[in-house]
Amino acid sequence: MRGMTNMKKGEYKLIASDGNARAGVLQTAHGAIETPVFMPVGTKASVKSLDPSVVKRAGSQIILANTYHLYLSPGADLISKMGGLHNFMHWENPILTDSGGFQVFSLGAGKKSRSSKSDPLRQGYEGQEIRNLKQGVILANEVRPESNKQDESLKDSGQARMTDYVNDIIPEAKITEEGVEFRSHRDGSLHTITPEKSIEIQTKLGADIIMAFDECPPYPSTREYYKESMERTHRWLLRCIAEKAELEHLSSLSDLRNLSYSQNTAKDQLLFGIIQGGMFNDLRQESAKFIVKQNLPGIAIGGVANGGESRELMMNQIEWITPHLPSEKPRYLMGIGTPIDLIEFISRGIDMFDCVLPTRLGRNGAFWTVEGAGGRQQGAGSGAPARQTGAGKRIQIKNAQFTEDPNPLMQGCDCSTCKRFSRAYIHHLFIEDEPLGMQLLSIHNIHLLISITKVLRESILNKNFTAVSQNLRQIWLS
RNA sequence: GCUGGGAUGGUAGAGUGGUCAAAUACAUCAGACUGUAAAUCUGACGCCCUUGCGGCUACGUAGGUUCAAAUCCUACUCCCAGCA
Repeated sequence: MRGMTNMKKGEYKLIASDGNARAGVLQTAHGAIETPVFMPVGTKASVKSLDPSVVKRAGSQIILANTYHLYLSPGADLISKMGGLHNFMHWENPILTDSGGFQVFSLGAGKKSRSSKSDPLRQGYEGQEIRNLKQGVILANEVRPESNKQDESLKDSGQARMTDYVNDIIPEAKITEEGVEFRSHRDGSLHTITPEKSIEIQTKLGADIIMAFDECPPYPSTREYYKESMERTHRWLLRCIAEKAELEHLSSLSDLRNLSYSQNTAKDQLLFGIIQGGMFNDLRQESAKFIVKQNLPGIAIGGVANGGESRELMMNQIEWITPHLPSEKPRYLMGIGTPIDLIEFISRGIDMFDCVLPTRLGRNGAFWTVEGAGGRQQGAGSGAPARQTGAGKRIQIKNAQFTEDPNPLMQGCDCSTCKRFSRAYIHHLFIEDEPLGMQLLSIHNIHLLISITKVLRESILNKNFTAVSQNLRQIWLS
């Protein structure tokens, strides 16, 4: 891969397209990526439960890691000292780091669905006041154990309820123009991440693709909030770009470090901007135009699946945006998806995807397959509706119906799990909490998404994308 | 054989007169999960009924006391510990 020397780093080559679907190659410091591509998520420098070599064998060309988590632990300096992320985790292929912007949402503002008008986010935000209140409550709780002999009843009364209440409404993160102030989910310590800081951390981590620091508003939010947030994200992007230029300049000045071959410096990294704008057409278009104007090596679309969005809404958002995107830049839809998502969005011109689902579902006992839940014994149990549609679906391997199912997870799948193990065996592993079960399902799920991208890529090259994608769509649309 | 302790829902184990169909955990059966605070979370879990401050059957067995018993009394069965 590294051999594609005819391409410059950061160059994206659109090789073929069929309808809106595109097949291309993106050159990074650690080799080329063939798109469309699915990128497994390895937040803390590990695709959970999987040895990198296994991730590679499942077909992964590139994986993700997260700035926020690695900044908190073990720290960007340490990873840099260890030779950068690639060396640290022994993944010699491309890596993309997310900026930590999403955590503002997932750990803070978007923690609860925000529908009530007591939502601080929607009303100008009195975060500090609430935080003080919260600290007071926490303090009270901490003191209690020593003196709890005297009044047990206190626990069930007002105080506990107050804690719940405050936990419920307080955003853990406070967003300002400067950046985001938040509490570590690990130890509660206070931190601030700014666009500059995010880029600095990502440079130390040394991924091949780094992401702009953005804000990802919860869904649904008001138009006003989406707009405000989007505009702030745009301003943050300019600061990210400036910071990156600064770091590139610095790194080119200093030959001080004897960087190992695979350790990236600032100028090796490709910065992607992120389109926001939420569920509003005009905002999405406005954001798209703004991001495109920055002429970055790649364009990402964020905030598409933050809550209960219907697939239709997600598709709408993409359709609003893509007409504004240049064909010569890779397009990355952040946080998506499922098999049907990949099919639909590749059809709509997306090149890159990442999603925690294949690994999270895998760890939690679910897998994707094109087969009905059939097995041998149909509907053995009580009412098992046996919702068989023939279409692809997500299935729980722990379900009793798989106890004696000798079949692979998915007939004809050539992942290392399906080639060797039965549903009955994996069912057993899950029932007995054997970690191998999580690994086997994660491998299958990752492999499945990747193989969908490969099949579609192939069909784009062969100009029969419509037929192939339509076929897949029928299989996976449930 | 004697003495003492004990028998509770699939399992372990709370509960010692009413608010107990019975805490809790595990097991079981399902569901959820989309830029990972997730090997997590949620629900069901005696039987019946769509529901419910619903009906029925339940705390070793059989009787009894009481308005009311898993909880008190009697006998029996079995288990455990110590002593013979």
